[in-house]
Amino acid sequence: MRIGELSERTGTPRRLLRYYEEQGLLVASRAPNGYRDYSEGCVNRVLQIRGLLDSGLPTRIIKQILPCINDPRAIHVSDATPETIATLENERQRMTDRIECLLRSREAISGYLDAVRRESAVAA
Amino acid sequence: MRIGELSERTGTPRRLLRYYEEQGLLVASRAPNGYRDYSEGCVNRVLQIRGLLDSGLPTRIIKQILPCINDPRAIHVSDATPETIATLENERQRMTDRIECLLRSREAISGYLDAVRRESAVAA
DNA sequence: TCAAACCCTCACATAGGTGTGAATGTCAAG
DNA sequence: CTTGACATTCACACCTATGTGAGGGTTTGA
Repeated sequence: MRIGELSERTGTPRRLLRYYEEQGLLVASRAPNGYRDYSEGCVNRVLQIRGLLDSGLPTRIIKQILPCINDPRAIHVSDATPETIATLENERQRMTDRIECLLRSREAISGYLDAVRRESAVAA
Repeated sequence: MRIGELSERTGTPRRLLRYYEEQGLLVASRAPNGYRDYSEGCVNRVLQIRGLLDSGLPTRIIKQILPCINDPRAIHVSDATPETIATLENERQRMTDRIECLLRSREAISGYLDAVRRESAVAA
């Protein structure tokens, strides 16, 4: 598919799809006329990228994480340097921290919203 | 406590503590000489701020979320405009999305790391 | 054939969080 | 009294993700 379709299906500006490619997060083959040609799997890939970006991860890290997600069972362990492993372990820990922080905050918000609802129920 | 101590105890540059105050995330009283004077609770507050920032939330949103967390049971429902409520509900959903994205990715990383470990165990 | 819609690259601009340093004031210790 | 550590404000600079538009080529349909 071309960039316009991918853009629509993922709700992502074309500008960013090109940017993600430039950052090495996304690959697209080229049609004879130079147009980008995306595979079907790119849709989920882009959604994953956006989710991680929105969760505070920089593209540099996402680039290292994506192979773990993307390669379905076809894991190339060989090209995993100890350095990459260390990065991944470190990043997993940071994700855990983020998750816990978000869970706590979400709980707090929920508690607050419940209280508000109770109050407005009383007022009504 | 003064800014230096808070900085050390939270691992946060002074510059940022001042920035958080400027953004309305953090309040500090002032000593007669003009120095900021932080309460004990600021330590956790700063850690929470940093966690949320690292999870992709902008200060503008954190500012609205903090009262839910900070005010221990003393919830001022009265000053919660419908607009704020809507923001909070929306933001809670976004947090849920983030959490799910992070959980998925963490699972994937774990799976990958496990595979690597199995492989290196075989090679050994 | 012409217009509209799509694609390309290039490049400057913006916003938010953060780094860094200047110029200055305060305070404790030698 | 002076030095050094710590505080203040102000301001410029940076990085990264994103907005926006110029200038130009390609495809599609009237």
